[in-house]
Amino acid sequence: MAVVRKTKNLQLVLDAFSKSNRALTAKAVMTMLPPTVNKTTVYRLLDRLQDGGELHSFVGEQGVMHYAKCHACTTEAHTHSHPHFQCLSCREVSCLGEEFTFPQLAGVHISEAQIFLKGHCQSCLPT
Amino acid sequence: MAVVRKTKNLQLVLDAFSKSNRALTAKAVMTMLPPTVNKTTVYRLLDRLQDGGELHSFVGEQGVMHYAKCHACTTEAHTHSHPHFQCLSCREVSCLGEEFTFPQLAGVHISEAQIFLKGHCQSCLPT
DNA sequence: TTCTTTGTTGCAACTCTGTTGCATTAACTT
DNA sequence: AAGTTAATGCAACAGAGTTGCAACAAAGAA
Repeated sequence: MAVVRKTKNLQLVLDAFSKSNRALTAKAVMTMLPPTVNKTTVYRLLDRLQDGGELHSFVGEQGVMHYAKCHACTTEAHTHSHPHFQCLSCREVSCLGEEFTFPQLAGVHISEAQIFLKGHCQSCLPT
Repeated sequence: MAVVRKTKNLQLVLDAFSKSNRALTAKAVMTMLPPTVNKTTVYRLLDRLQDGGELHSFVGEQGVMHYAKCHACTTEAHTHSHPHFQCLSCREVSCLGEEFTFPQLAGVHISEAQIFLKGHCQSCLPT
């Protein structure tokens, strides 16, 4: 069975996410690791952390996969139905804390919701 | 200035969308056109129809761009903030009519919302 | 109708994100 | 320290989408 070893790279990736609730692309993660780390490794690290319930992922701008640290997720139940937000000025993507309860609409049974919001973050708002 | 000519292909693409409120990928559109039509042409037709306000687009499953017919959009104001829905059984993607009014959350100013819902459509629901 | 203009199409090559197979390396176990 | 097995690097690939350029065709002018 799949034993996940705690390698140096794995810890570096986790550290990159632990600092904030910012969401990062695989490309962004690569720039935060030693340039010797192969991109295949980065994708596999992100997959592993996701399988372990330490990260969750979602599709962001331009269809690019984003990863963020799970705060209330476990391996069994990923409750990452919270909205994600991108600032149109600084382009940063982050998780919003609030859980989203999606309405049941006529004719369909909804079991999952992906909410991607755009606007301006506090730092970029013209005061 | 860009005069849009009404070519045969352009009409074929529009016809593909006129039948329903289903959303289609570029790949799906290609299968509905004569196989002689190049994929570059399909992407450009979709772009053109989007610029003209006849189609709108959104990122769907696996980060793939989806296109659907606008019902209440104009060139000036695209009001495509309605949710999109994918059935987990038949994988079909469609537009849901209801306009979505997103809540203003603390710390950020939200100006745009992309809602992607998943579940089961009427035809696929176990009765 | 024929010419001319200009938008449209096809083709090939390319970019970008992400994946796969395989040999090599490194981490945990004993 | 030796053996087992997960992790890594590399190269090649896959799929969505784009770009430059030459050839073509639709709409208007002569």
